[in-house]
Amino acid sequence: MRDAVALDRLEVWKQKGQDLSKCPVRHVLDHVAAKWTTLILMELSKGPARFNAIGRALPDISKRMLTQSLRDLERDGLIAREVFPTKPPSVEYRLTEMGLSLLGPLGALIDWAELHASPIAEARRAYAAG
Amino acid sequence: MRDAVALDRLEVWKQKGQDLSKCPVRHVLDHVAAKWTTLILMELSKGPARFNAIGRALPDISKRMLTQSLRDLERDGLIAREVFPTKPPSVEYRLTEMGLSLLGPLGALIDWAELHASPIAEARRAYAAG
DNA sequence: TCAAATAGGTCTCTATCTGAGACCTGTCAA
DNA sequence: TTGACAGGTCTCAGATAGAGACCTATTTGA
Repeated sequence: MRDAVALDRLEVWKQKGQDLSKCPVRHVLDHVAAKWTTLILMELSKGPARFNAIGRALPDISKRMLTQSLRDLERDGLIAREVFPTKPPSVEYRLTEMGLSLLGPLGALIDWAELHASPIAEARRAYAAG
Repeated sequence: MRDAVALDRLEVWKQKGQDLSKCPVRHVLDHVAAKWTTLILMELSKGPARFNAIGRALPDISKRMLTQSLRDLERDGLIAREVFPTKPPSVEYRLTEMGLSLLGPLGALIDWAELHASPIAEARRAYAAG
């Protein structure tokens, strides 16, 4: 059922003569899916956090990418950025309503990923073996 | 609930002293996130299809990326590749059980994306406006 | 009093990845 | 014999990601 629905959307879009590369769903997926945004959202699902705290939670993200990913998420309204006039000033990031609403579907995906991690690892071994 | 669960996984993983960058969940997400794999899976959700048919359905994918994405998906056991000895030989790709099982969570994400496409577009406009 | 740390970034450089498109092998139809 | 289709591979230029030095300002510690 759901598959058919997902599918039809692509078809409907195409039949509208739209440029598939500008499909909004694709656009959204592109960066919901982007390498770091999922991890950042997961981290913020615990509660608001500051720049360096997020950085520490995700030790292998560079500051550059952290900044960029946070800006992306902010621009799309998934997280909010607030500056506090402490000295030195601190900046807090938190999920918006919309960001929060993404955790459900994202969680389902993570569940799937965890459930299938070992079959996938196995498939890779088999593939590598020939 | 689910958020706490999703979160804890990251924590648990970290506390095991594992290299976060090798976390299997992350690995799986990485290519759910990959630019084309989601679209290919959606296309194959209709039924098995051949190389060029997939290419036609996704007009702005280059052959190079199509080949590469298909190999990735095959290697991880999400799709299967079968060569038929027609002349010229034809190659059919289809979802495996595991690939099929991913459509559910993926569909949820797509539903979300479609539902929030316009709020996101609005957020972007607002952000751009200053 | 000098050094280091914290906070939140920016800048530059390099390595990797992507996309466009030419090319290849083989068979068939016109 | 020329072109079309099938399913790719190859090369090259341009875009993108990651590492890490650097920046401003304030506070802490030695």
